[in-house]
Amino acid sequence: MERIIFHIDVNNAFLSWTAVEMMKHGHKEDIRLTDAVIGGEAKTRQGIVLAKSISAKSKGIVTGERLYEALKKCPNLKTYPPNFHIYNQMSKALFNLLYQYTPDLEIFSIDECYLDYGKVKKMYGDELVFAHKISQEIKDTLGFSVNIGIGNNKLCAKMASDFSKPDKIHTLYDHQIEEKLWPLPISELLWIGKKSSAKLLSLNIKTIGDLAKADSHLLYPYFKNQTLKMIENAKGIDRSLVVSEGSEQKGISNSTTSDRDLANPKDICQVLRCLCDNVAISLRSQNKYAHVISVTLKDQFFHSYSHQRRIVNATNSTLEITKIASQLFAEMWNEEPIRLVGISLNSLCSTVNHQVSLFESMESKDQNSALDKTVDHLKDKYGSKVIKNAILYGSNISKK
DNA sequence: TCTGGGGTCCTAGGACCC
DNA sequence: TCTGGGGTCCTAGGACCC
Repeated sequence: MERIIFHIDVNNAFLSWTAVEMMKHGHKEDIRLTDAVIGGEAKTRQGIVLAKSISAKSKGIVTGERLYEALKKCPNLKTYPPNFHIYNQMSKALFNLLYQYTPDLEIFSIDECYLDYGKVKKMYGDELVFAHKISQEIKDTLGFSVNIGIGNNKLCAKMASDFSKPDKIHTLYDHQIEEKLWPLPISELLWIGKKSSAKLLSLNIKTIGDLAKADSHLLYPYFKNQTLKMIENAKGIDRSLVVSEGSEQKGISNSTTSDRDLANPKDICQVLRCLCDNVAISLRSQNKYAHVISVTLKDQFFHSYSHQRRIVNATNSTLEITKIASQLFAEMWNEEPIRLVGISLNSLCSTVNHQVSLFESMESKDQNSALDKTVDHLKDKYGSKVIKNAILYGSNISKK
């Protein structure tokens, strides 16, 4: 069977979705057609650009840049805050539409997926015809446009969907790699970021074609075990499969950047507790337990450092996670002001084999677990504001 | 002027075991 | 007296993606 993979990517996802939602509620103007970005707070000029309209892009505004910089480039720029609740709904609607045609869908992120067309080609016919059909259907029923890339593997499909935007369908079949892929600058290749492209440029490798033809022995000292994979990617080779079962999540994290320096340990611990509460709820909602708990801080210069601890008995208890996180924080914090606090849970598992230690009582563990369940249930039913840890009472730090 | 948030994977170095 | 070699696990940090 011929391998034909689609990569489907929503154009300016956050901006398009916000536009669709606004117009659904009677807003006359389509913000996709104006100078607009999603991100931050317009009033305080804080935050960064998460998504931009095409017209904003043409004025030099890039994703990730600070809002005040974007406003300097384009004083009339309109900014809208993100709404992840809406984005999740739009995302689900898109994937459900695609699931009607095939279960062989790999969800890559909130606005992207791979589709294994080879498996259903007999049923639906020529892939280009089909791509145009679903692209139109998405536009008609959901109100936003997508780019579709078609290739003989996932890498080529993804590279193709990026060729030109918006609302385009591109192919990058194996026989088109030399012509369409190789002339592109090296930084455009998937998995080649800032650091790697700088290294490659210093080795006089400027295009993807240069990398495809490079000597692996020459590159090995710089890229170690990544070398062969990198060169294969440049040749358009990718053997990875479309994984349709929602593959198991490896970790859960929650972090927050404050708009000012935090130096008071009470403030920081308050944030930490809130983050622990969030990740623990998310962990329990997936019926998982975590073996590793880690805390990340960023100082006022945005330098980050972290501390982690592996525990013998995996846990999903808010109290225990909070206790360990607080210990980690106390161990690592040098009393310098910080700007970001983050917590992540890793080494997840679905069952626990609890070994009772000499110093803990099983009874108090059961009580905690019952408390967590009650809190989860109430928050689920009435929203997250209904119950707060007593420590958080009266604070506005709660994020979710 | 003031910097997002959620992920995955890899590497280096240290501790420890046989 | 003089310093192995392999393996595993853990921690910290970094690169990359969206």
